[in-house]
Amino acid sequence: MTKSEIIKILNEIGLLLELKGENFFKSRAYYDAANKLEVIQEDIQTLVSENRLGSIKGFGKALTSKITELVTTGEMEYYTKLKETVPKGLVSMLRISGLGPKKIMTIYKSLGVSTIEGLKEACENNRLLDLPRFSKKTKDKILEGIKNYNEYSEKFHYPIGEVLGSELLKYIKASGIVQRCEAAGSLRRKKEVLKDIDILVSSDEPDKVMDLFTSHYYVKEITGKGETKSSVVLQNGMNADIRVVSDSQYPYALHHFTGSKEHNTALRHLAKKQGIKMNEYGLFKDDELIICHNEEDIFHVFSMDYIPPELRENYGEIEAAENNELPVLVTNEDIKGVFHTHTNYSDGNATIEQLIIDCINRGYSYLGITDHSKTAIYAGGLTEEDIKRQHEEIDLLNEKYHDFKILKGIESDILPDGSLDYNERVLQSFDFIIGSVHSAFKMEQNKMTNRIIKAISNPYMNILGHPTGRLLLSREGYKIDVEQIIEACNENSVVLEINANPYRLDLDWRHMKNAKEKGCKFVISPDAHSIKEFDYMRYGINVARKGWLEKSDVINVLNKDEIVRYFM
DNA sequence: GCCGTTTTCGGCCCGACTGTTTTCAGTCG
Repeated sequence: MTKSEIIKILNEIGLLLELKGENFFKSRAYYDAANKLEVIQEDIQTLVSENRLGSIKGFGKALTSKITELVTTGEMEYYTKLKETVPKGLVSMLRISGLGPKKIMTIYKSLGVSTIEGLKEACENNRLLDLPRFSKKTKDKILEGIKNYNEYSEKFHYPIGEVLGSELLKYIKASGIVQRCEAAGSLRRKKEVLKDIDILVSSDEPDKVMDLFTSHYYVKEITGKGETKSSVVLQNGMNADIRVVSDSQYPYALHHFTGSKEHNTALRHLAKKQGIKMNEYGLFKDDELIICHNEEDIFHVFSMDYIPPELRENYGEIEAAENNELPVLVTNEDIKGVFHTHTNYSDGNATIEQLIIDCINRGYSYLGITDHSKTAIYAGGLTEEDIKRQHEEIDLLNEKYHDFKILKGIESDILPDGSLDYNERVLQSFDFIIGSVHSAFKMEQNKMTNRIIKAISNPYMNILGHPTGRLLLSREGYKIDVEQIIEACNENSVVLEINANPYRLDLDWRHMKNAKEKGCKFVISPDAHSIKEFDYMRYGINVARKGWLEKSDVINVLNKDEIVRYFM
């Protein structure tokens, strides 16, 4: 049983308990445990076998014994029995906007409806109207919720939120009726996928802001409109929320709406221990406001360093901020060059020289060329002959652009048996090699892990490309033991790629802190197939920051001479 | 279900909006 399976079960128990109308705090104990497990980097099997789970805060007697049972036997009697008492469809109904556990249970108990299809049928035949507190409006709202669930239950890649968010901000700022205005929520925290866009505004005319926001031409539907808060669905199905506060409340509100929920809960808990009440309107000691002019001031009230939004995931940032141990996060400006770029030798659309010129314009001082290797026929992988030709061209270009360095690389397929794609003589001819899996994705976990570890231990391999192969919102990563891969990379001095393509963002930031603590190095790479895709770099920086990475953890902050020495 | 430097019981973060009802429950973030 893997950690992620355990996390899933704990979360599901939380949902089931909510549906059953149990004490909400009991549900929350399960959610909290699931969240904690996600943060804990240590192997869950080890924690259980060494009886250390119970010493972690949030894991009391009951949870410890239940998780132990799950880890050792693969089953949990409590969960199995609990599942039997709640029809499966009710859990998925929770994902319909406007429906919570109470309403779902009322519908189920009175009408026996236990699927979304059944619910739709019941609404259409007006069978809900006899229930207490269910009117025509409630029914219409549920139908709307079902429609939205079917159409828009998905999340969105970060760049979509980035574009829509900045347009909305520009529009609101241009009105002249707001003082401060910025994106909050997961957009500000630079999450790799977003559910919605949160916008915070300070203004003396909240009613006008509400009208302004809800009348933007992006808005397809207004789902809520109050005095200081409105919610809309945009044309592409993404939700957007706006909140207005007075300018003096803005810093507190900005922190509040930036979240994450887990970070806020943890900080409020800490505040409460110090006798401070914390909400979106302020920090209060004995009902007296503690004046803060910006977010920095808020953290200073708690004798903490400022926590950048990217880190606010309750992954240990609060403790680190208390102990002056927060990382100095890597920035865009730190990056001195890029690797993992494809040219028109394989499936890229630019020439090597076009890439060079663009890199120089962006202020980079080196470029690693890595076209696909010969097995990747679908992507025009390079034959030995192509490689020779490309290397000759690179030699000439290195002479022409003598202040710039072009490194000869290849993105070699990691073949199903774990070997790289050329013989040793050819492998030797490169300055560096990225190894990536592009085929036979469906291997069983052990086999896949061993395949990749074998490649990592190949002395010619320098970088592990998109380590898990995931495509955000469309394809799960291949089944691998990430911990073992990280271990192998560390032992063999193989650099972990942070693939900055916003559809990948792979390695996942949740693994970075652990890998960094183990001693691993990272490279942030655009995986560019065109000049335009060098723009991807900033998404890679975003997640590197979320993964607590500092300049010293990343190799493409090195200057031209240092990077040449690095691969020697 | 968890937790405790006032606590082993009684809390557990907090407020806006909606809809239904006329004082509040449910949902959401």
